[in-house]
This record gives sequence, structure tokens and C-alpha cells, in this order.
Amino acid sequence: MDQRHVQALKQAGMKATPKRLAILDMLDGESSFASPEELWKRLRDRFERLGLPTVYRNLEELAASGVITKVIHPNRQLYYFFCGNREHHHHFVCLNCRKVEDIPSCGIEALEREVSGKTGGKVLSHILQLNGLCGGCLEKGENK
Amino acid sequence: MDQRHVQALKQAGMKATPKRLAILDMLDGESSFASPEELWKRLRDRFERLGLPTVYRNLEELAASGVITKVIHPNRQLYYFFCGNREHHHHFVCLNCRKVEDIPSCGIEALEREVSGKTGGKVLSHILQLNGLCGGCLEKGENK
DNA sequence: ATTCTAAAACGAAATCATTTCCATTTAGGA
DNA sequence: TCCTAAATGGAAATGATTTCGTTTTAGAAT
Repeated sequence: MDQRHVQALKQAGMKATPKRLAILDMLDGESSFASPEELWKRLRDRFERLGLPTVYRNLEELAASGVITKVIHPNRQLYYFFCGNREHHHHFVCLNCRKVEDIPSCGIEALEREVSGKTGGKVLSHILQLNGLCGGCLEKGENK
Repeated sequence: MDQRHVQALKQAGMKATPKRLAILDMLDGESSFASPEELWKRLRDRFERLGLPTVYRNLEELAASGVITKVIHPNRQLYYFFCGNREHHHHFVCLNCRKVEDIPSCGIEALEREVSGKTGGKVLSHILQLNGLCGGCLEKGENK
């Protein structure tokens, strides 16, 4: 039982249930970037009973309280991952192994200036995600 | 019948059917940014019979051949819009009136350098969308 | 103008990710 | 140990999107 995760849940005002911790462990470990169904399939063996709605619910709650991060993939499915970085940043996702790297700067300030100069508008939110192949997968030639 | 649109369809190797043209007209006019269902509802009156699957199919085909552009909204629904700009660029979408502005630069080159320097990885694609309020809506105080 | 054929459209039904509902179980403070 | 709000199960609902087999149509060829 990873105390860091218990701690994170406490801070978020959520009970540290075994299933929640298992989900966090999964996201903080091997399955760093996964869809609700993928996580469910991988966790089913560990629990006699584990409903898919529970996984959805927990992922959504964890994302809402900022413990994990949610992204919308181009295929329109939801994916979640654990990310301890509390600063504003974005992510580079390896299309092969799904490893996620933080991208601290996003140059959004320049774009905001461009928008306000061009249309007088105001940027309230933005979506930025980089997809590609990480160094490891490039070396191995794994271009799945 | 807008000849520009007929032309665009021809170039894409698609037949210029009345329904397709109506969809394009809609996207190039009043409903510049709309979901499949919204377009369907607005076009139903003009045609005795118009199936929702037809709207979906056409939007997908038009997007595939680059005549229109598809984006995933934060609410996870699909939206499409007409965009004549053939250069690489991104979009600023007004959350109130849904007007779409092109953002020619996206600063992706700097981020690509960052990724390759940090992890040795390679960026293959990226998603960037700015959401906010356009100048007009800001003035009118329409912060729906 | 008529014929012909591949492309387009129909609409009902299927699909499939996600959510809801409500009865049951459980974490963790009292 | 008890208690209560929070968490979970599982079946069923939801709702966007797609599939299927059939019918219609655009537009090239005659």
C-alpha cells in the first residue's frame, strides 16, 4: 500500500479504498496511460468483484480532484494517467508504449496575445497534446 | 448552388449531391461550427427525407478529404467546420457564438525540440485547440 | 435525352463507451 | 465496536455513432 497514494486520496477528501489504491498504483506504475476498460481488465483478477462503473467513477473523481489527469485521445476515447506535476503543463504521449512525458512550457501566452490582437477575444482554456514515439521506442524500431 | 463547394467536392472526388452541398453551405454560413445532430436538425426541413447517418457519413468523408475540419470539443462531442485554409494551423473557438478563428502559428517547433532534447522522442502529431470568448461576445457580455 | 453503374442515401437496428439507479457493502471517525 | 456517509455492484439505461441490406440518384457514357 503506497503511502503516497493514501496521502493523495486523503488530501482530496476521498476514502482510501483498496480499489482506488489499485487504480492509482496501476496508473503510477506499468499502465501509466490507460482507458477505463483497460484498467478494469487488468484489475479484475485482483478483486473477486470489480464493476466497470466503479472504475469509471473512480477515474472521474480522481481526475476531478486533480490526483490524476484525463485526456481525450484522437480516437475519442478517454484516457487517464497519473501526474504529480501541479504546475500548468502538457503532455507528450508515446503512441507505442504510451509513456507520458511532461511538457512544462506550451507557448500558450504567445497564442493568447495573437488571439486578443486579431479578434479582441480572450482564451479561457486550451487543449494541447503531443503524440509521437518516445526515445526508447524509436531505438527499438517499434513503430506499431 | 455555390460553385466553390461544387468545385471542392469534385476535387475531393465526391459527387456533388444536394445534401452534401447543403451541409457545406450550412458550415460555410450560419452554422460555422456544429455537431452532426445540430446540422441534421437544421437541415431536416429542407429535405423530405434526411437520415442522421447520412449527415454523419458526409461529415466524416468531407473531413477525411480535407474539405472541412473536425474537432473534439471538451464535452467529447464531435464538431465540424468549414475551413478553406490549407496550411498547417489551429483554431480558436468562441464558446459562446462558436465562431472559429484560424491560428496560423502554434509554436509546435519549439515543443518538438523540447521533446527530442528531453527524451529523444519524435513528435508525430499534435492536438491544439484554444477555447474562449471572441471579441464580439466579450463586448456583449455574453458569457453563457 | 436515355441508359447505366458506382456512389450515395435510407432507416431500422446494432454497437459500444459511458452513466444511472438503487440495493448492498465498507472505510474510518466517534 | 458502532455508525453513517461514502463507495461499490450489477443490471439496465443512455446516447452518440456505425452497420447493414436495400433503394435511389449523380453524372459519365451512349
